[in-house]
Amino acid sequence: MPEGHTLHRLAGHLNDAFAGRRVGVSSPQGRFADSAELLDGQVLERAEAWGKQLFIEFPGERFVHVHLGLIGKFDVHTGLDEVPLPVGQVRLRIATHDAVADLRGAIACELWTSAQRDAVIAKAGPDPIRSNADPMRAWQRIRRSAKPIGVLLMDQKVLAGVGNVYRAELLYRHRVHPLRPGKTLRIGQWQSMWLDLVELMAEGVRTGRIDTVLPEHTPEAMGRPPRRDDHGGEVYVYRRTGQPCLVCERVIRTAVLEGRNVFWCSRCQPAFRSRAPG
DNA sequence: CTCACATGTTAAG
DNA sequence: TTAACCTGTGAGC
Repeated sequence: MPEGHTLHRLAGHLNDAFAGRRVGVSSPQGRFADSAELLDGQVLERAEAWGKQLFIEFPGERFVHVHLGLIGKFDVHTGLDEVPLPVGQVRLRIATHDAVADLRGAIACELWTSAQRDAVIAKAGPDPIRSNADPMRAWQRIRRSAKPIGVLLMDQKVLAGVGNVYRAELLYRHRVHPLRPGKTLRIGQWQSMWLDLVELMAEGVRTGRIDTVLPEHTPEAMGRPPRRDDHGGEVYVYRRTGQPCLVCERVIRTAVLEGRNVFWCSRCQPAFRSRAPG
């Protein structure tokens, strides 16, 4: 589930359910028990996402830092007649009389000070979902780097919140090969990629899915059966290895880049060349 | 049933 | 560069 849009959406759900309210905090599974005890019965001030990091603020500048990792889930339920008993390994539970949020499988769930939070935010790149984000901070790193743009886009110090799906889809939409060195990009190209990311990720927050396919390229428009990925959205290349490109019919390719699968169309994204985004 | 794999990150070798 | 971690799902036997 978790690229940046998921975390921002989650922060919104947590705020709707709990912001400004006194909450019960517990750790049925036990790994967060000591911290939960300190927070139990306090007012949850607000939740905020920064890239893939989630912070839940409590009085006294204390922050629950959550990172979902690859498989974490944070399920929020509101409008309940009764709060159900926890099911499975619930690391953190936040609850009122009519709402509950259960955290499972996260890679991180810790009680942090504001200094710890600030330090992580200071190290992070600009987050396309945050209104004051500065794309030139990312550009300063991209323009100097010999690393592939496909690696740079996933580096949270370059950009905060972009994951494997947005990476693959953004590169496709801008006809950029994932192995192309960052320093070979032009600034105008980066600016249009950033604007696109801002729109795509904002839509992801609204809908809870990653949709990147233009209306004229949907399988329906192309006379193919609709096909959705696991995340529930319509995509050009992510996890479409061996299937035809929605635009040019060439088979989608895949490779492992720094331990992560990357996907591209070798006709639409020719190696080390690029054209203006379509 | 077992196994591989996943929208991620960190630590060990 | 590889393994480990946390959990769920889907493919294959």
